[in-house]
Amino acid sequence: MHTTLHKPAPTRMIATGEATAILPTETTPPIKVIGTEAIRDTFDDVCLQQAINSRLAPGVTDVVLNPDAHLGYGAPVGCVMVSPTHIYPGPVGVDIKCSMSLLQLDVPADVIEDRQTRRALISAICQRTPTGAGKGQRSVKKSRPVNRTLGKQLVVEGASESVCQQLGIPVDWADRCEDSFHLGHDETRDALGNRLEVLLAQRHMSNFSDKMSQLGSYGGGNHFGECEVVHVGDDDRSRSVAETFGLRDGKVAFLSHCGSRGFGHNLASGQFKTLQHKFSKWDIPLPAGDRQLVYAPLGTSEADDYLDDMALGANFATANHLLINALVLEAFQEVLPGTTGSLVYFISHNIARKEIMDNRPTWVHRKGATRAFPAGHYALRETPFADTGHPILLPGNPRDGSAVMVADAGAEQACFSVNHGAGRTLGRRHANRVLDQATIDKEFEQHDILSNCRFYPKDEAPAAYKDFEEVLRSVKTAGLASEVARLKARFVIKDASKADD
DNA sequence: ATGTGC
Repeated sequence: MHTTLHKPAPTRMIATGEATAILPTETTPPIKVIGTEAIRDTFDDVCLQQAINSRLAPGVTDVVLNPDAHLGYGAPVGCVMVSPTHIYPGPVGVDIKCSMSLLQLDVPADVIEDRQTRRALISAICQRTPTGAGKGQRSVKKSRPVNRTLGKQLVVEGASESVCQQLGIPVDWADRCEDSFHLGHDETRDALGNRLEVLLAQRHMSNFSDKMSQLGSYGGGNHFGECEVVHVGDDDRSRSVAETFGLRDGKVAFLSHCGSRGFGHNLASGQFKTLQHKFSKWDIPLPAGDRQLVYAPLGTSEADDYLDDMALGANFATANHLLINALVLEAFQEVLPGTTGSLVYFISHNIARKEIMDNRPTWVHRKGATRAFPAGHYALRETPFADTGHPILLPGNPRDGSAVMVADAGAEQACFSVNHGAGRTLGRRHANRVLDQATIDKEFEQHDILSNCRFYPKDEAPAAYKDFEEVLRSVKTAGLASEVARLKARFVIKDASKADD
């Protein structure tokens, strides 16, 4: 919204393959675009202008626009921005370490065919993992209290052994995380403890204890929990990779999407304000005139503070996701005694990570983009996924399903990243105006997908998102990743507070 | 995304 169009509408993209293109700019190397022609037609001018602004911003060496790209804060949602020298809070986003996680259960699909069973599961899950803005813990409070002391520990340590034990999270789930913890700017834990004390003295952090009590909650917007049936692809590679991932064909799994809740929002918005104020006070030119693209050069105290805040928020998001998965498993066990479950993976799409690219360390900002390291990548050496690549969790929509993918060698051309889902095609306001409630709810009924919402939010309806098949086709055709399994929705947990009145 | 809009 704040992005200004300095130039006339961006020049047209030039196709370099069936699902790849470049977006030329006047003064820098071209931006890489992933998407078939049909997908490239979905990018509006402001989204493309944000990509160009990001590419021209100081210290940026690479930008990739993914098929799910749409308007974001400074940079498009659905892009990768790389810089060895500068950190950009906007292109991480307001929901620090917003992520996906997938819990594989040993429940055969036919056990949840019965609608009463699914209703009981919805109820048991909603009791434990609330949705909606500001909603903290409900019954969770009794079994998993998060007091100030534990809160301070978990934002500094992430999913450490001690934190997991106190929260009732299986300790070995930490091995199934893209990152189970985040360190401070100097790669120590102490830096985070010190930064936290500074933050706690500030007025906008006076609600710290309240924010900690939100642990184990989904929030609103596009966040969700979804019960799935796993359909592993019937080729040899899919079957073999699925086994390494711990996916079980024909069984139930649970997919979650949420982030760092109010705590991460406080940290991110605090950083936007601080940096925007400094740019203004010191009269530093804004990249493309866009205050959403304020940055900090690495090595400055401003960059140190941002990296520490990002890590604190990321640690909260990590503990939040793992606790949600533990609570979902507990809910299944209440309804279906004896159920066991294991975490397939937990992976973010809103984070900046230090990675080695072209033999040098650089900061990869993934803004609505998912890390995609293929088999043999150096960073997977010590993980269960060294020989396959790690799981990539891609939410589509309840009607058309979601996908588990694995990176191919071609992911390197996209800075080892893929999209993070389908991507919006209708803005929220537009969707609420043009979509019909009865049609949406009837469609869920036709597909026998239950929900905790009496009326499914219109701005979250499948029709508000891009064609998932075309998005997946883009990723596959560009050679970035291959499909391992499809997830078919059986019920959905969403924030119903806006639609359900 | 967000005790939801500067």
